[in-house]
Amino acid sequence: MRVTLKDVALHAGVSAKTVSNVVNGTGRFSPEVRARVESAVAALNYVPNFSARGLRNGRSGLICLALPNLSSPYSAELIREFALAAAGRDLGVQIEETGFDNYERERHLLSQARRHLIDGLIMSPVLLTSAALQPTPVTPPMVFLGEVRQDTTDHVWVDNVAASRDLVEHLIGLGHRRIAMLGLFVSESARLRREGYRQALTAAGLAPSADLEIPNPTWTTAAAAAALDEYLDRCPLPDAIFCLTDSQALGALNTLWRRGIRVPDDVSVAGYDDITDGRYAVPPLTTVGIDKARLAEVAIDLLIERIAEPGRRPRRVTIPYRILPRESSKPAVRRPG
Amino acid sequence: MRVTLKDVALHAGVSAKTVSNVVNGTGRFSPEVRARVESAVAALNYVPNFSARGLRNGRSGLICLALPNLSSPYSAELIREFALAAAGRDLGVQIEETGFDNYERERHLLSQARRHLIDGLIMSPVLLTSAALQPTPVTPPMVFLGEVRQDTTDHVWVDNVAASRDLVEHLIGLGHRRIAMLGLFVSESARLRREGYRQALTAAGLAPSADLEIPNPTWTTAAAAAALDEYLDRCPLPDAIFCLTDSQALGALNTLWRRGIRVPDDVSVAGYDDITDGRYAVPPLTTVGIDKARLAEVAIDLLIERIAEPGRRPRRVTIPYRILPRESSKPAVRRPG
DNA sequence: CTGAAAGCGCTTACAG
DNA sequence: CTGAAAGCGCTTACAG
Repeated sequence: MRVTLKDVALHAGVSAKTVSNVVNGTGRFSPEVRARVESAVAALNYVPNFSARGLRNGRSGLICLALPNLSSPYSAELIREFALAAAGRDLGVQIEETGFDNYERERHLLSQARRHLIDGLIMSPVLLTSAALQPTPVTPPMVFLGEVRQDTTDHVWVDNVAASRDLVEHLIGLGHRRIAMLGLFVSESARLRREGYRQALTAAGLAPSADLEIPNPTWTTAAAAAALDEYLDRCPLPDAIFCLTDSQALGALNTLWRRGIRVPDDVSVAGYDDITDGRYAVPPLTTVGIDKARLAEVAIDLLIERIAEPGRRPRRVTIPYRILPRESSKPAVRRPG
Repeated sequence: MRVTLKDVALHAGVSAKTVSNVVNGTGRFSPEVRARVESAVAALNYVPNFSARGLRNGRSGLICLALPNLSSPYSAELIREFALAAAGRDLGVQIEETGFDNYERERHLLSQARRHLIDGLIMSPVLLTSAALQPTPVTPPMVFLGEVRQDTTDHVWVDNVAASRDLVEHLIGLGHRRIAMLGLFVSESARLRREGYRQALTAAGLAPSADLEIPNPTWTTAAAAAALDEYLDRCPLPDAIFCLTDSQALGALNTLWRRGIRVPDDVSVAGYDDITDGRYAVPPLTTVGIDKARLAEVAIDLLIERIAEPGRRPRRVTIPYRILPRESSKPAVRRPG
C-alpha cells in the first residue's frame, strides 16, 4: 500500500540502492540520476520508513530527554533548547517525566527505556545514587544533567555549590545577616545548593541554623508559598530568603506580598535558574543564570560522541554560571543600635 | 551481539513465537511456559527491539506533539499533561517546535514528519490555513489543538471567542470602560480572542478602537512588556488591560510596576491560560482557565481512535473554560463627575 | 499448544 | 556505476 523505496526505484528506472543513495546523500550518482530519483520521490510522495531504517542501521535518530518535572518553566526553557539543538543535528527528542520521588521510574528509564527505539538518553537524575548510575550492558548511551557525583558516565553540570555560595555571598555583601533558605531538599542539586549556602554563611562568620532552613515538601510554587507562610507564622522575618529555584521564589514573593511584606524593602529574595517569569516578576528576581542553549548543545554533542564511540572515557563538562542581581535584593537598611 | 527474541527462545527452550506471545501478553501459553520465558528474559536482560516491532506492526508507539513555542510556561504545563496521558496509554511523546512565523515548518510537519516513526501527530497550527490542513495521502493521522476552522480533521478546541468575551464582560462588569487588549495577533486563537473582546465591548455599547489594541510583535513576555511601555509613553492609561496570554500579562504587570502604576488600584489586568506563575504573580492574574489534563487526554484518545480507524468521520471536542477572577482585577473606582 | 517460514522496508556487502 | 541477495528482529499467517 505504502510507497516504498522499491516503488521509487521502479518509477525512476534505477535500483533500490541508488534511490537509497540519493535519498541519504551517500555513494555516488550522476546529476541526471539524481534528478530522476528526486522527481520520482516527489511524484510518488515517498517518505522513508524510519522503523525499517532504524532496524537496519541500529539507529532511530531519536533521543530521550528525561527530567524530574516537565511542567516547570525551567524545564520548558530547557526542553526548547534541547529540541532546537537536536533538530540542528537531525535528531528528534522524546520526553519523559521522572518525578522527584520515584526511584523505580528513574531506574526503569536507565535499564528498560524504549532502548533500541531511542539512540540515547539524557537524564537529570534526582534519586539515583552513584552505584545505580553505573552503565551496564543494558543501559543505553547516556549523558547526565546535573550534579550527581560519579565518573562513569558523561556528565554536564554546573558548580551548584559555588553558584549558591556566590549568590549568598552577594546577599551577605548587601549587609544581610539572617539569611533563610527555602526549597525542596531531596535532590543532589538541592543538597549542593544548601552546602554552598552554608559555606557562605560560615565564611562570613554567620552560623548556619536549622531555624533558617525552610523545607518545601514538594517542588511546586504553591507548596513553596505555603511553606513560607507557615514559617512566617512561627518565626521572625529574615533579612533575606534564598530560594533553591526561581519557581519556588515566585511562590515566596506571592506569600510576602499577601502578608504586606515589601520586597526588597523589608526582605530581599533570591532564586536560582533565571527563568523568564523571574526576570519579569514583581520585583524581578535576583538569581543564578546559566546558558541553557549551551548546556543543551554540550549534552547532545556528548551523547552523539558516546553513541559513536561507546567505549570512550567518560567526560564531564562544566557550564559556567552568572549571578544576576536584580531588584528583589537590595542593601540592608542599617538598623540603629 | 544484542540479545534477541531468538536467544530468549533458545534459553527458555520454546519457540520465538511463544516468547513474543509472553512478552506481549498475546496468544495462549501455560503458566509454566510463561515462567520459563520470563526468567530467560530476566537472565539475558532481553529488551525488545522497538524498531523491528515497529517495522513489522506498522506502529512505533510514538506520537508527536508540535507546539508553536516550547519554552512558555503554558507549553510546559501542556507538555506534561500530554506526556502523562500518553504514558498511561503506553505511548511515547516526541516534541517539535513550529514557531509562530514559519509556515513551511508547519507544512513540513504535516507532510513529511518522521512519518512511519510516529504513529500520529498532535499539532497546534498557527499559520496554516484551512486548505493546507486537509489530510492528504501523505499526512499522518492527526489531531489539531486550537481554533483552526476546518472540519476535515479531528480537533480539540476551546471556544476562544466566548471565553474572551466572558472575560472582557467580567472587566466591564467591574465598571471598566476603556479596556485595552495586548498581544501577538498572528494566530487564529489570537484573532478569535480579539473577536470576543470586540463583541463584549460592542454589546456593552463601548466602541472597539484600534487605539486600544496594542500589538505585541512577538509572543514573548519581554516584548509584551516593551510594547506596553511604548504604548503608555504615547497614550493614557486604560481602565483595564486584557492580555491574550498570561505570559504576556506578566510582562504587562512588570511594566506597570516599573512605571509605578498600581494593579489593580490604577488599572486592572487580565490574562488567558491560567499558568502557575500567573496564579502566584504579584498580584495574582485574573485569567481564563481550562482543564489541561482533560485537553491532553481527549486529544490523545481522538488520535488513538483515528490511528485505529483512519476513515472515520472527523470529530470535534470542545473543552469548557472558566473565568478565574483574581486580585489583578477589581471594581473601577467611581470617578467624580 | 508449538515450529518453520515469510515478510515488514530498508542498507550493506558482494558481484558484475 | 548498477543489480540481486542477504539480513536487521520482530510478528503474522500457515502447518503440524
